[in-house]
Amino acid sequence: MAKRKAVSIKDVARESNASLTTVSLVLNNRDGRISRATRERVLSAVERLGYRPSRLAQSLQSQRSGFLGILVPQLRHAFADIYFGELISAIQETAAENDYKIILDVANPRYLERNHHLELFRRHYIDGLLCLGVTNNDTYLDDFSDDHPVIVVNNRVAGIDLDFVQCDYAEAGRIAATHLCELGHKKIGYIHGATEVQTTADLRDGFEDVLNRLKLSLPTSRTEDGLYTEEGGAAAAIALLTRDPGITAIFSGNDKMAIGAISGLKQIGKRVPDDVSVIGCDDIHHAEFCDPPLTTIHTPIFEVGARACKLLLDLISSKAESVRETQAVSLSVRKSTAAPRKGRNGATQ
Amino acid sequence: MAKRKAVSIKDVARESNASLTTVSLVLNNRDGRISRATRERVLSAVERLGYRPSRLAQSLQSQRSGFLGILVPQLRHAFADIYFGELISAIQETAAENDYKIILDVANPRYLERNHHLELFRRHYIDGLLCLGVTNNDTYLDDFSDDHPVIVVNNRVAGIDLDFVQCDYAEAGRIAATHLCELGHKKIGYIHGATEVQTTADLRDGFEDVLNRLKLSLPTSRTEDGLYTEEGGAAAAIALLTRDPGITAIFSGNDKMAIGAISGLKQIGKRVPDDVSVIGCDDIHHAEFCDPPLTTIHTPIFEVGARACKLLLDLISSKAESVRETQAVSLSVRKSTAAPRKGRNGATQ
DNA sequence: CTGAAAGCGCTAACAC
DNA sequence: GTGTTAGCGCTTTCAG
Repeated sequence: MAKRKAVSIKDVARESNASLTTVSLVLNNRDGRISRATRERVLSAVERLGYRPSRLAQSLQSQRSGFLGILVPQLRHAFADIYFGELISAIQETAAENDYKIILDVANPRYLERNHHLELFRRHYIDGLLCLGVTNNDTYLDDFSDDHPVIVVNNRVAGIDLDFVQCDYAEAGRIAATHLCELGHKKIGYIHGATEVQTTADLRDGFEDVLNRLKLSLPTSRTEDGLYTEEGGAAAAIALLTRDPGITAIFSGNDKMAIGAISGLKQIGKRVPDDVSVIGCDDIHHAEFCDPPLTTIHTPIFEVGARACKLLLDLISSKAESVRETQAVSLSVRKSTAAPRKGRNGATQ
Repeated sequence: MAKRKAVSIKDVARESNASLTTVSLVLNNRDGRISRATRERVLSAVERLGYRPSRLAQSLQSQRSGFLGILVPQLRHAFADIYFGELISAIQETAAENDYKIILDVANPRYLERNHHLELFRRHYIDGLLCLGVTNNDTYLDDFSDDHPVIVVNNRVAGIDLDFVQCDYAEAGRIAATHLCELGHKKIGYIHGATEVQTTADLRDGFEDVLNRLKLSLPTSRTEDGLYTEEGGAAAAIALLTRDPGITAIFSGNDKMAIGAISGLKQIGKRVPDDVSVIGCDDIHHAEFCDPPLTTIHTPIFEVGARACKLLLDLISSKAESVRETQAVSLSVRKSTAAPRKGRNGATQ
């Protein structure tokens, strides 16, 4: 670990018999006025010394850190989640293309209590922030008022005026309902995720909207919380069919719960889709590989992440003033949905 | 976006009628010599102004960035991977506990070509680096020679002398082989991941070791590359059983491929574990929820990540000189392995 | 065409 | 007890 002392711009200046200014000018291509000879001399010294300007000093000077923050909620191993992972990948990629780097923070209670989310800006850690997995309970978001570049990714927060980029979850709900209804299902169950998430509300609204229009209802007895997890989805599906064995289809608020639901249904001897159809939402990579492959609503998560990052950069460079975008979703039909079997109790409302 | 101007230590000094030094002293608790009254005055000014020291300036001064880097290889959406996600979660958590923040970088070809991995240190972005998903082809790691705090996480690199923390994959291979042999399997297939990964070699060595000792062999005809993906695992399993229908068990180098293998086996009409047993390696969260629940080798990934981060911090603060650790693994029996059915061709070598 | 000097916000010797 | 000053490494006026 024999850390050789870092070489600074001073060393380059000395080595090339030029002044600090000249070196800086050359390195920043502000060298319209620098003679070719001097330029060469400086560049060769830079090369020889392996000099690279300190980003710390540059940032102090420019008052821009060159970092973007990603704030995720505290979950079981926050980053071991495909949904967040996909968003983070998209954000990282977009940031890197624009010479920004990404900082990762987890908003646990202690973190928020100590106002670490505010320190992110106050202490000049970052130039902009992307908030993932936000819920309507996250009142701390209010602290970002309107004087910091912050974008809520794939969500909105009711009552807080923040920029966002999201998928059209109301439409996702409508598509799911339409698909199941067109197959002929009448008694449809619904497994939702955290109700304090705004897009969860959107999804349900869209879903119920179609059901209502077709004179089918969504009684609370056909509704269960799946906690956005596989375990939760399994438990919810079992609860649903235990309470109302006539249910022939289930719409799950995300794919994880849908996969759990399929597993739960199997446990109680129900076949998918023969006895019960299951449709998810998200279209995670794994959806294609479950048994049966999951019919789901494709949400362009990666694109949303990339777009959110791009727009945040625009916000930072004042190329944009305000950002509110909603991206289209689509149906991805696989094998977990089918028409209900005739003559079964499920076919009669 | 009416960004009110940032308040600096100068403002606090003015507001509290004290000097910069005094303010700094108070804030850093080096205030043994400061009078109680002054102290109060400073603190109240800090409070009133909402002052927080700039990390940029502090870092420039202290020559420590307070950041740790995580370098991951370029994969399809690098962070949408449970394995990396788990490591990153562990690292982030440990870093946060020690007042460090995490920077995320993806080592794509362009990145490496431009020596961005070296800039990480040269330009003072980070104080230490954790490399994930490393292979023996990653010669750029050599650039970190021995003058930077770098730890390879859950791997080693053949021929490059770098610190590492890893699971005992040789033992994992031995445990898997022993489990299958004890169940009575004779013809065992093996699906491996990228062979340029050192731990893959370890795993195979351990696996073959046991097989050889029991006078069972692992001919290349019973070996397939599963590319560390589900799709690859499915294809590999199908290839394996097509070539040698006598195979009654498969060991997969990771859970993802094992899950793919199960899906592939189903496609060709094989039941798991009735016709073919499948054992994975990793024990990812999802392993419990596939159908059938996956028997696998539990590797303490989270612990490895946390430990690697802790040791990196020790390296940085010179509390440690060199780091080489190997963590124990264990068998997690679920439902995807069973004794081979009697009288089947698989039972005779 | 080039360089001296100020300043970004902070810490720490060193006075007083 | 408290303040002055230099300096961390860089960019950028402003002179020359």
